[in-house]
Order: sequence, then C-alpha cells, then structure tokens
Amino acid sequence: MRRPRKEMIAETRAKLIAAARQAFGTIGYAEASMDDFTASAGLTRGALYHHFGDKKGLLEAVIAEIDGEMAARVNEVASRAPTRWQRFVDECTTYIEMALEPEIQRIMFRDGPAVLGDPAQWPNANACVGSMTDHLTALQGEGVVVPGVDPETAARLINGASSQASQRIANSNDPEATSRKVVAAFKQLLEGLLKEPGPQSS
Amino acid sequence: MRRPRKEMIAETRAKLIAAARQAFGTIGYAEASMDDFTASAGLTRGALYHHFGDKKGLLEAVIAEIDGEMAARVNEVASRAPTRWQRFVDECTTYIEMALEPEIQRIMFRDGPAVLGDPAQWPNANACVGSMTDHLTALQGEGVVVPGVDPETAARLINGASSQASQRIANSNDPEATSRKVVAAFKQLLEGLLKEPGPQSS
DNA sequence: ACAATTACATACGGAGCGTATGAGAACTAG
DNA sequence: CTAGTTCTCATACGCTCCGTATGTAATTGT
Repeated sequence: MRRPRKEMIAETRAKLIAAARQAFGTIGYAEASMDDFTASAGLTRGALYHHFGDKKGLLEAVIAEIDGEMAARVNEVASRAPTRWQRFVDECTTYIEMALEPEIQRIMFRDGPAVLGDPAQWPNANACVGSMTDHLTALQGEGVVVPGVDPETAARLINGASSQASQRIANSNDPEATSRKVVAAFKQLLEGLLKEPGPQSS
Repeated sequence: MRRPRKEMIAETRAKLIAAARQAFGTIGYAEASMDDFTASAGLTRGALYHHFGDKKGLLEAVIAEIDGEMAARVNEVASRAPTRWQRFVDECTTYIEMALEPEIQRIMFRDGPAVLGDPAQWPNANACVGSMTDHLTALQGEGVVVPGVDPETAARLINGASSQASQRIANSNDPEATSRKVVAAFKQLLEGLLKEPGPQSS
C-alpha cells in the first residue's frame, strides 16, 4: 500500500462527519454525546479532537458539507429555466423544498445559528445566498427588478422568508395544502421586487 | 404582614426570570450555568426546579415575558398611524427595530428555536404575528392587499424576513447605512402584497 | 533503519444537571 | 393559641459529559 495514509485520514474525517450529521440531525447538537456518535463510527473522541478541535469544529464541517450539497442542487435545478427571473424563482422554491428535510432544518436553521451565531457570518456556508445575490444583481441590470434595492440585502430577506416557509410546511399536518399556500404567498412577496407585475406563472 | 406568601413567590419567580434573562441574553442559554445565575439572584437551583421544572421551563418563561413586552410595544406604536396599511408597515418596522436588541436576537431568534423548536409552535409567544395576521386579513377585506394569499402564512414569511433584517443591521459595522438599505428592501418586498403599487412613503 | 512526526485511544479531573431528601416558615383547623 | 399540614427552597449525591494530558502504534523522511 503506497498511500493509505491520506486515504485513512479522509475516511476517518468522513466517518466522523457522517456520524455527527446523523446525530445532530436527529437528536440535535446539544443532546448528541460525543462519546456516543464517535463510537457509532467505530472511533473515540480522541479522533474528533485531533481532526476538528472540538464539537463546534465538527459542526462547522457538517454545515459546510450540507451547504455544499444544497448549493449544488440549487444551481443544477436552476440551470434549466427559460428566463433569468424564472431561474431566480426556481432557486428559491428549490431551496424551500430542500429545507423541508428535518436534518437541514435542525442543523442549518436551529442548532447551527444557536451554536455558531448569525448564519450570514459563516465563512464556509451561504453559497445559496451568493447565487441569489448574483441573479438579483443581473436582473437589476436588465431592468426586470426595481433599482434601489441592495441585491445582497434582498437575498438575505428572501432567505429568511424561505426558511420560515420551509418550517411552516414541514410542521404542518397537511403539508400538501400548506405547501401550496406558502409558495403562493412567497411568490407574491417576490413580485414586490419586479418593476412591473408580470405574467409569472408557478 | 398579611399576605407575604404569594408575594414572596412572585418575587422569587421574577428574580429568577430576570437573572436568567440576563444570563441567556449575554452568554447564551447553553453557557449559562444554573448554579451561577440562580446564585446571582440570591437563590439556588432548588428554587428553579421547584418553580419551573427545569432549565427549558425557565427559558419558556423568559420568552413569554419578552414576547409580551414586544407585543405591547408594537401595538402601542402601531396604534397611531393614519391608514391601516401604514399601521401594518409600522408594526413591521417597529418589530425590526426592537429585534436589534442583542438580548432579543440571542433569546428569541437563536437559543429559543434551538431549545424549544419552531417558534411558530410556541404556545405563549407569537403575539406579534397574531397582530400582523389580523391586519392582513382586514386589509384583504378592504381590497388593499391582493386576495388569494393566506394572511397568517404571509405574516410568518414577513416575520422571517424581519428577523433576518434585524440580524443584518445588528451585525453590520455601519448600522445606520445598513438600516436604510434593509428597510428599503423590506418595504419593497411588502409592496408585493399590495393590489396596486401605491404612494407609500417611507 | 532509525529518529521524528502523525493518528488515534486511554485516563483523569472538573463542571453541570436532575433527583432525592431535608429544614424551616407559613397557612389551617380546632 | 397550638399542633399538624403544606409549601418553599436549600443541600447532598450520583451521573453524564466535556476538555486535556498522556500514551502508543503506525508512518514518514533521510
């Protein structure tokens, strides 16, 4: 075996991240015992402290992984849309759909902010907001979106509304019906950004 | 002393809530040692467990208190406004202003959701959202707001955008300028609810 | 091949939480 | 007024969890 070293390290890190992600996403960060979920990965806390420094460091790694997955999925879905405005709206709705996952809600919206602070200041996340900001900037240049609003600011506000949208759907007892209402209201809010209310179908 | 009993109880509860609110709002829920902040109130954990069951119960009480204060303030400010739409907008902006408080951000937006779950499901909070929902319902009846959007759903989405707005302002290094940009973008989003873009000044 | 570094496990001390128990003060009945 | 009961709150104990310090085997550079 010529280079099992770096492979073993990567594997150990991946196992720890996977185990932590599972634990954080189900029972939550605070309730997740490091002894327990490192053992479930066939390791001990020694490996955790060696690679991630502490529990927060491991949470950061988990969040970075999830954020990467979300960004990839959003970009992929949005890439096939006729107009740029439609692409922007698709990104938002895809984001809402993904955020229905209990694991994402728990880690990204609840425990993450509580432990690491305002998500807007996370260095290794927020890829989705970046993409939305780019689209809004371009749409302003095209005259589709009203001038005078700061793109990143608008993207952040929309992001906040999106997460609320997802939580509302996820916690509903009739997700189907709730989803329709939420998405309708959400798109109505987005209309406020348009220079003129246009024929944007769902 | 005729009735020191119930008074003493109320005083003890108030002291515990105040001490916990101080601790939760500064160092945060997870870092706040029950031994420490009960001692700062001249008590021990015995009193805490007796009155609130556990740490979460005390957090619920703190949140109920803050929510009550916020609702009272929002209603008071919004009561003096010419039109109903203006009243609605004023409620939102007042909410954003109040939420600039670090204590509120920490307890209501970060630790609260992490410990107690989705704020939309809190039984003793959400007075603000209720008020916003009422206004939206009335505005729909008056034909100011587009029909077809569920009032409570819209209120929740707006609430999510509001909290993001506050966090963005609070974490900015130039709060004044950021505030202008954020409020402008926020009001632009609200325009999406209007049946016809009207003369709503800032 | 040997010293140095790396990757991880084990061991230890401390802090915080929840419960069980106890004591003293305040209501109540006679 | 007094004795019993109830309530409020403090104390004591065991447990779990976390962070660090230390140990050890495997790997790398030379």
